[in-house]
Amino acid sequence: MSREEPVRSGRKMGRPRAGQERLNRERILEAALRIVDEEGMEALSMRRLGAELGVDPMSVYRHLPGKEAVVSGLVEQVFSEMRLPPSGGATWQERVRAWATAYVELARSHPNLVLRIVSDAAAVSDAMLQVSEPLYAALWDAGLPPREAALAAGTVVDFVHGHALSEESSSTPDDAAPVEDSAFERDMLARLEAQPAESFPTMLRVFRVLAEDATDMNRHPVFDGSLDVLLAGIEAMTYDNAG
Amino acid sequence: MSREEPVRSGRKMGRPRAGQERLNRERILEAALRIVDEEGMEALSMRRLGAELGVDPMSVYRHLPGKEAVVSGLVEQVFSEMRLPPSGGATWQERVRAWATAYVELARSHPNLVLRIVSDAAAVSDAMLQVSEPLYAALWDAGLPPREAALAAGTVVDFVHGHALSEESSSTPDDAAPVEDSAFERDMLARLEAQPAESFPTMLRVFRVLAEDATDMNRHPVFDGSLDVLLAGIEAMTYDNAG
DNA sequence: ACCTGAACACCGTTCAAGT
DNA sequence: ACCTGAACACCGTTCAAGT
Repeated sequence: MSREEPVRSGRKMGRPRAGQERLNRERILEAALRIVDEEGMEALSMRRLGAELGVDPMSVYRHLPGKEAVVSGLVEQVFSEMRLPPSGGATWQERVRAWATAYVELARSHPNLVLRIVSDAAAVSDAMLQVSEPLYAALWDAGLPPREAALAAGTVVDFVHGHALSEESSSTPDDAAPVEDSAFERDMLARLEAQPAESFPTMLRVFRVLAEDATDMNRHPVFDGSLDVLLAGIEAMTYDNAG
Repeated sequence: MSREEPVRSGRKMGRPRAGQERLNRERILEAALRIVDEEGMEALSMRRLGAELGVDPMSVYRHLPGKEAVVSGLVEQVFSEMRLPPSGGATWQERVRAWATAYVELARSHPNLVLRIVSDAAAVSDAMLQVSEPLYAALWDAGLPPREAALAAGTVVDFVHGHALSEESSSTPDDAAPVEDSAFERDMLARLEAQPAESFPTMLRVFRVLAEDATDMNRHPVFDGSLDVLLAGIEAMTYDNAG
């Protein structure tokens, strides 16, 4: 986390003045992330941030030019947390899957930041670029030429963004009992049945089955299932290219 | 647009009091959408909205309970604009493609609202539900069983959301000359070359080729290309199911 | 030179006071 | 009964005034 800052435990290099550490970018982002993770994006204000740090709200401007910079810094920091498992001996499919999974889990671990993560990443932030190489490498090793590799990578990234968004906005706000199996499906069915009869015949058919079927389909398997679809589609591209 | 309201031109049923139409939900949302489309989400405030309508800001609360309701109303209204081409005689693939295209174009026509569209839709707004039946119908006709149809639909929706987001945040803010071909690719290349040498060997290889290649690859074809990937993946599911 | 905090120009929303 | 607008409790940020 810290690089060459005074270490909290070791307190060498003179005791921190007035009994508390000096303000710096890292400490600010740490406090901001704590606020956002625990209380949500709308709780983050420069004034609240100052209070959290025990300093004048304006002091933050010494280290970051404004609120927007604080939030971008947060996104950047969260991206730097993304860790891929070692890819030794894995197939390109396994590597694409591992990448997408690591990315969606990064989003899951900061649900209140998801909206900003997917927006900033879509604007091709440097943070996103830092993290993308293993995805491109896997697709390259699949034998895809440059244009197809970029297309496949974009497809995977777009899907993960959309999926992270859908998980976030359908998640229980951290209180309440863990969501039951097929709660989503039963909610959809209820909504559908509240509509004028037979406006949505297919969806009704689909969700009637899914709401009954109480297999342990929580939301992770649907992410994996979608990745199956994407990987099959990408595989089809490799045949096109070989044949 | 209006259903049984006093028509602006015909001015039957008594002239509007004080020379202007009475306030209603529809007129409020109309004004709000104008503000958002022309000046962006951050320009929308209850006070600004009141000014746009020539009424006291508080009058809006008579018709909508708060700002959040105004924005949801906006999303709802935009969804109701989605129009699919008639699907007569089309294959299921063509119908899925037509659905995804109509959806992304809806997002394109309100770029400043995209973030809210994809968030609200991900929360399964009623508006989204209204619009989804043709997608499910196409996938059902592809021969997919309920679970697979729902999975495929979710994959398509998540991808479209992510893609709409990526188009929005990389779009020119409406001023400036139309973006040149491969501007994105050349921007990526510049970013990559600014990084420490060979940190990103694969991306460098990929974007060196794409930045050179000045074919007319604007951004629409990449959406179509991604849909090819998705459709190929979904097709693979139908074989699994048949075989 | 550095930092602070008062002040500015906004917010969304409540609610008492007016008609 | 209906509507208004003053007021409340916030914002992000500027900048003059202090040390």
